[in-house]
Amino acid sequence: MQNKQILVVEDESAIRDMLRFALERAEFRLALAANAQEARLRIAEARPDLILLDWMMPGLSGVEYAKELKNGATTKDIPIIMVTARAEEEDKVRALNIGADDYVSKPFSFPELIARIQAVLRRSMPGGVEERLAVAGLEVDAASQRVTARGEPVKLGPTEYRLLHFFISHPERVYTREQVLDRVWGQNVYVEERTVDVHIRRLRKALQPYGYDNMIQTVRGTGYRFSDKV
Amino acid sequence: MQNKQILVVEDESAIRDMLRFALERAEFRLALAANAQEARLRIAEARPDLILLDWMMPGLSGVEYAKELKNGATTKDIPIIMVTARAEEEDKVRALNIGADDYVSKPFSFPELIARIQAVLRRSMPGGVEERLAVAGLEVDAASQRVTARGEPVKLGPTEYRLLHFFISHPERVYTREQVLDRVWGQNVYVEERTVDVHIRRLRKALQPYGYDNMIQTVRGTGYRFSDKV
DNA sequence: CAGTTCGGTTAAAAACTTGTCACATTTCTA
DNA sequence: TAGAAATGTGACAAGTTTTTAACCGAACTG
Repeated sequence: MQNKQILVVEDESAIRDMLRFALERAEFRLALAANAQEARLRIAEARPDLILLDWMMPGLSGVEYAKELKNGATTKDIPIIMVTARAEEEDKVRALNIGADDYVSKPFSFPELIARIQAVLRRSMPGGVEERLAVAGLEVDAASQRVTARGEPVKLGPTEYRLLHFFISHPERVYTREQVLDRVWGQNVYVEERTVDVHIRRLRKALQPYGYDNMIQTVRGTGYRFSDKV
Repeated sequence: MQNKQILVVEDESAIRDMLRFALERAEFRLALAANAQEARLRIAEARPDLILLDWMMPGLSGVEYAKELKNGATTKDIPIIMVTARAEEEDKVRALNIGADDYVSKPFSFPELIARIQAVLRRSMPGGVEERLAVAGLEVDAASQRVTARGEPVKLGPTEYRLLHFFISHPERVYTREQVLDRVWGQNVYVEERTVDVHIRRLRKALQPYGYDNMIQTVRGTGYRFSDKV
């Protein structure tokens, strides 16, 4: 599985489904939004690695929303690929001027789309968001993809890493297993909800030697919460 | 294979292809960009040894971009050769005034181009940044292109050397195989991703006698990372 | 031009991940 | 407090990724 998450912002459900199909085949994790408003929520929750943004949308248009994204401190580094029905050069220039990273016009071939996504991801990664999340001596560094507990490196599997990364990015907030699956595994990936429990367990176990295991708290009847307060 | 990487910044794809052909034949590693914006990304990613810059480009022109480069702290030392359609003396003077290192006008012969590139590289090299990278007793000296482990010379093949040089220049950061290929082998070189693994293996083997082999760490599911922390 | 080094590829072996299950333990509620 | 519900735990089998060794042709070296 690719470990990149892509947020698709597209109002037409037919196209959304098509994109979903293509991106899933290419093994991206994905998140879907029908409009800018939904997209905002998704971004706040899951931090997508790339946004596929429809040029025209009811409400806040894709262009306007792209501007908003590129102005936001936390969102300006998320690469954007604009998707449009019109294949006009003018639009392309406009898209790039706003700060979009690439531009595809419908109809596009899936391989082309995937190739462009890969290219943008490749490009944006090294200079990418220098994330360094730390809570009470527990540090998650996105660049090195490493977790350290009071300076000591903690050994985690890929899923454990993503799980911790997700939780430490959203402290003090309860998530249901379903939500965790959506955010960490990707939407519409079918795995048992109990799988979350097992991975939580593994993560806790890995953090135990450093005394950080109780930061992932069980909220009985709901799900889990990350917090440094006991 | 030459181990110099050249960044070609040129909007016309025909000329870009021509240059690619010529430079690849001359065995340079190369990176391509269609405009200044792309070029910025490429420079951030791969640190080219020389930039071939088109005089006229849509958006930020070659001239303006050259200025930008020569003002940037990290980029001011990368030599620039301006490429232009007009063979006017005036332009040449202007180019050199900006800080470009040389100037070729279309149409140019490939041998001439190559010769100029070689000349500029030769010139810029000795005065170039005397790189001496060292981490925890492992030292890579760019000038002599030699690696020493606690003073002991380490025998490495050219590719192993470049690989180590790349990794030691970017510690604490994960790179995918694809990124490593782009940056160590050069873009648009087609080799299997597994090749990276094999060379990593060879490098580790060479470093093993000195106990430095575990500095190149596997990040399962992603790629590799260089780090002195275990 | 013979021997050596070098680089890319391949395939099999080894190492590690991961989803799920079955059972244990805890917590809640009637 | 008994029983139900929710969560924790260890083990496993399948799948995936990485390591390793071996091969081969091309490029170098003497």
